[in-house]
Amino acid sequence: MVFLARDLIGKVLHTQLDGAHVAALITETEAYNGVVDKACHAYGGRRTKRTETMYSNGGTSYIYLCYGIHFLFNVVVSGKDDPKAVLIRGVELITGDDAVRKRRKRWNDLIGPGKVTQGLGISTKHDLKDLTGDEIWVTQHALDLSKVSINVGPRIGVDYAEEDALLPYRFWIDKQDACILIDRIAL
DNA sequence: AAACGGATTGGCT
DNA sequence: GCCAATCCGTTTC
Repeated sequence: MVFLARDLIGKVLHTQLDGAHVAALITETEAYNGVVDKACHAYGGRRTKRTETMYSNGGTSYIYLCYGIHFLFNVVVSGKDDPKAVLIRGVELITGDDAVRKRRKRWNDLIGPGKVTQGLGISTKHDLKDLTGDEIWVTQHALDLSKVSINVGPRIGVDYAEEDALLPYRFWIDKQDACILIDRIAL
């Protein structure tokens, strides 16, 4: 299911919250590969109030509070009782500048998982939502990704995961490629 | 019951 | 580069 993290690059994340529509191209993701992944909250089959969401069906939002300060937004992938998720670590804004400006001082920088949720207005209120809903959803566009290079590397901030810390589960494109793709999208 | 540390960020040195 | 902010699951006493 790791490939699904790569697949989410170039798709568009939307929110319709606080009366404003924001759309942003997904430019950076990380895979969290379920019960066998030491970096995953559900490693070893852990089930808590927080991680229970990851055991839902694919296409559900998994949002939790990190460091007591930041909300992190994930897409649950795979099936029920198979707790795998993809963290959205970075986006490039397409529309909704005004709404993002109200939420963030540095509105034009949404690279970083906490910045993504702050800019798009996502919080734990939106945990366990179906991502085909009308508050948060993802769209796919007929983009030719063959000319952009998708980078691969180890995940950020998971040093505690021992050998799994080095797995190549992070995917990203650079800003230049993101802008090229955005130019080709007609929302 | 209390301590510890984390899928982070922004501000200051 | 360092550090504080601050909630919650896990570990340890």
